[in-house]
Amino acid sequence: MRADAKRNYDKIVEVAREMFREKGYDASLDEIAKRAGVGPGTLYRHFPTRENLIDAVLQSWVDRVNDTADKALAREGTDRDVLLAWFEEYVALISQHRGGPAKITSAMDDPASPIRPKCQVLAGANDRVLDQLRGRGALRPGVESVQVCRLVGGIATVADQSGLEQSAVRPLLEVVADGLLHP
Amino acid sequence: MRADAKRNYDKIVEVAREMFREKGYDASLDEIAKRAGVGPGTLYRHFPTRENLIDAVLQSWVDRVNDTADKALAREGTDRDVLLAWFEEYVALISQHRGGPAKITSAMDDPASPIRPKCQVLAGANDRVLDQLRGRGALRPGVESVQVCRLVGGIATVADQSGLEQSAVRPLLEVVADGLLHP
DNA sequence: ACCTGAACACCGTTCAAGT
DNA sequence: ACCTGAACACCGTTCAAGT
Repeated sequence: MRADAKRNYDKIVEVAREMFREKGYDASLDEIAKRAGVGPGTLYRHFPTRENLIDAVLQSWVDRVNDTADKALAREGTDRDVLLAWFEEYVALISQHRGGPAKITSAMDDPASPIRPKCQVLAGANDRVLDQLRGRGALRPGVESVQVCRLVGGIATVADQSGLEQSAVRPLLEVVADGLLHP
Repeated sequence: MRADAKRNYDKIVEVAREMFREKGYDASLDEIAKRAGVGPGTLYRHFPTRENLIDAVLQSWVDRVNDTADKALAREGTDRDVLLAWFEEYVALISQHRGGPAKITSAMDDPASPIRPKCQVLAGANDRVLDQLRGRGALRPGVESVQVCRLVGGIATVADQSGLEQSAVRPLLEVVADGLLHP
């Protein structure tokens, strides 16, 4: 990659990260190009779709996902506490930007989505946490990891779109946790 | 209302219902006006926002909501069966059009949404079903109706956005039901 | 090889001109 | 009183012309 191309690429990603934080994942690509000081054509060759740009912005995110799961695996407490703490972190991870919960949750199932590999990292992290609980006999039989991603992702999506406080999200996560753990 | 105004109004609603069925709730308003044979200005005076148009399309929907709840209240079976059957009908009611689950679920909490009154009818219907189960001592303490709307609405939203089959939705509803019913 | 920016198609919205 | 349709602002996307 030529030096000026790399400079443009990096600047676009930097500006996109800011804009997504301010306006959510549906921020105007035109304005991102403008603020990055490049023509719209430059943005489009580097990132043919919006999802390609999101993918670049999520570069360091996968590390944070794995770190968070590691901490969850080392946590002390009842099975319910461990599961709920992980759920809250799961919600936080995908709710970083407005529109994130919906985008990330639906990309998990979409083979055509450029961000799917990164979403699968989150699904894998969720898998590891559930497996530990399964090993302790804490989970009901038949609980699949992908279902948990959809349940918690659904709650995060509603919270995101309704602007719910974290205190309103917690009881929803508790219902799901109680439905997953052995009675 | 003048005769030609009423004729235009009705035609727009009729075409909108078709378009929403085909393309979902984010169908082009421009094309709706075009197919209805009116200028864009005419559509905008009758329906200043997209939600006003959706509200008109949902006119007969509230009756169907109440009928569905009545049937759920009269159903035989275990508490779990009754609750799950209602959940499946709840999902079907809000998933009629693409984008419906997200729109209806978030409008419940939004005092500024024109469709809020109609969404409240659904919330009220859900209330009645839950109250019956509460009367039988089936529900855990502290379960609020609005939380159930958010949980089931969240599942429907994910299913809508990921194009999930009904057979993939069922186990998610079961987790929520198990989390709500007495262990 | 890469960038620019004009040009295009589409969308929602407004409003002056008509009947 | 109501309708029309041109006009505008904004968006994503393409591509011929430049360096």
